[in-house]
Amino acid sequence: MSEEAPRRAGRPRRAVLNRERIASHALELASADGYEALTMQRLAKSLGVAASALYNHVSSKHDLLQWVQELVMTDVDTTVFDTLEISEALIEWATSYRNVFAQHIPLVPVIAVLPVSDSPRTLKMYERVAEALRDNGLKAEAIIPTIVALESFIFGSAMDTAAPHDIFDARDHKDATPNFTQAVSDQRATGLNTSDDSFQRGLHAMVAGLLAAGSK
Amino acid sequence: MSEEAPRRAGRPRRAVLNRERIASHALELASADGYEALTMQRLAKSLGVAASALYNHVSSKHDLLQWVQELVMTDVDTTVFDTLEISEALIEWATSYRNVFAQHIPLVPVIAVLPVSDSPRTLKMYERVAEALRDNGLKAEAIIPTIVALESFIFGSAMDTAAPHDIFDARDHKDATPNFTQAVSDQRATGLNTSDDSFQRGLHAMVAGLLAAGSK
DNA sequence: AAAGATAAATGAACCAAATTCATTTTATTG
DNA sequence: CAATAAAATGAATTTGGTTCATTTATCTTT
Repeated sequence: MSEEAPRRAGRPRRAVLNRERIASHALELASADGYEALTMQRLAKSLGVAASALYNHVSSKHDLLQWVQELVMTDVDTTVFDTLEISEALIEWATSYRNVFAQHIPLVPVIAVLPVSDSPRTLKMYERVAEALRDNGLKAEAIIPTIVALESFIFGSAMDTAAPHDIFDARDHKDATPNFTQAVSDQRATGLNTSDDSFQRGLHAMVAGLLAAGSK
Repeated sequence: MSEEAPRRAGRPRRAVLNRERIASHALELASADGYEALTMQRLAKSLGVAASALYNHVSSKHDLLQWVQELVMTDVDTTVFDTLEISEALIEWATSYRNVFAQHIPLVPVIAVLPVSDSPRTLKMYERVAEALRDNGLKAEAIIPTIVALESFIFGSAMDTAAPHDIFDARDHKDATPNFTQAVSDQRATGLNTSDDSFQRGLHAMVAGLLAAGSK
């Protein structure tokens, strides 16, 4: 309804852009139309502004993606550490974390190398997990490696959800790969989604092992 | 030394390009100068050809990256399954796999969703791992999820090696994150590289747990 | 209260990189 | 031998991120 009175050049009376608005529009765009739709042009259009205006607020697209990841991170459930026993809590937290970023795969390479100081919410999450691990008797030096190992698995598993369902179809090569082919067929027979099945098996294994190995 | 007699337009007497040459030059370029240097232009130049000529052989850059990943995959050591006991073999294989792709991080998102039928060598590797797992009494339906879970961890861990060393420096936020800050300091004190430490802890935990859970 | 600095827009360019297209020459095939 | 396909060139296209000169408004300073 509201017509976009085509703004003329020059600073407007009231600022059109700010970090919150840019970040949330970016997230909305990516969520609705996918990350390939998240271009500076389209984002600018959705904000009713020229693309160059964005650069008064964000220094690069990579920076923008960091803002988006910060928003997305709020969807990860850390309340489980308040109520569940540690291994259950880790499993629920990790599952939530993986499912959230399975919807935001292009952010994974961004987060994976993002300094925590650039992402207060991520930092807060780490603090909660570290606290829970410490409270449950994990050796001090085991806490960070435990978190990093779980996160690596989470990120890898999030990416795995993007694989096509028939990723394991060996086609012509079936003769040369009997064991593999049989294994694929046997997993199929369970009716479980391969990514989900793999994630849950790996997660339970890792959580149990990490807690056992890291305990005082 | 050899001067590039500037080729004139038209099909040359002897073909200049083929898959092998393109792929190996691409790998060489990426290995020597990094993946940001692997552009179609630079690759073409290194092959003594115009960029457009590449498209007579490869349909897209993404396809090219698949060729490169196929080459890189040969560096992953699967001979360990011939000599080592299964859990040791898995650990050595996974470590080799992770270390190889830590040098080729931009390939990780490519492989993670690549159908195995497009990558014979990857398929062959899977066959070897599947065989070893089967021979060691893993339940049929557990074989693929075991491989996928390990691979997800491997890919995530490979990406993690790209993180800056000070990724966990909380800076201003130290007050708000006492447990985390302490944990970072305690891990530092071990003198171990965080990525390596995390990978090895996670790997041992996961291998032990997956083998135990999947055994008949 | 005017001047100068800073902030926040526009629109036109710039740049890099992938990709396509018309054209040329040579090889292969019926 | 003619027709078709293959393999090059070089110019052009496209897409996206980013920069720059300019304009207008606000904020700070004297």
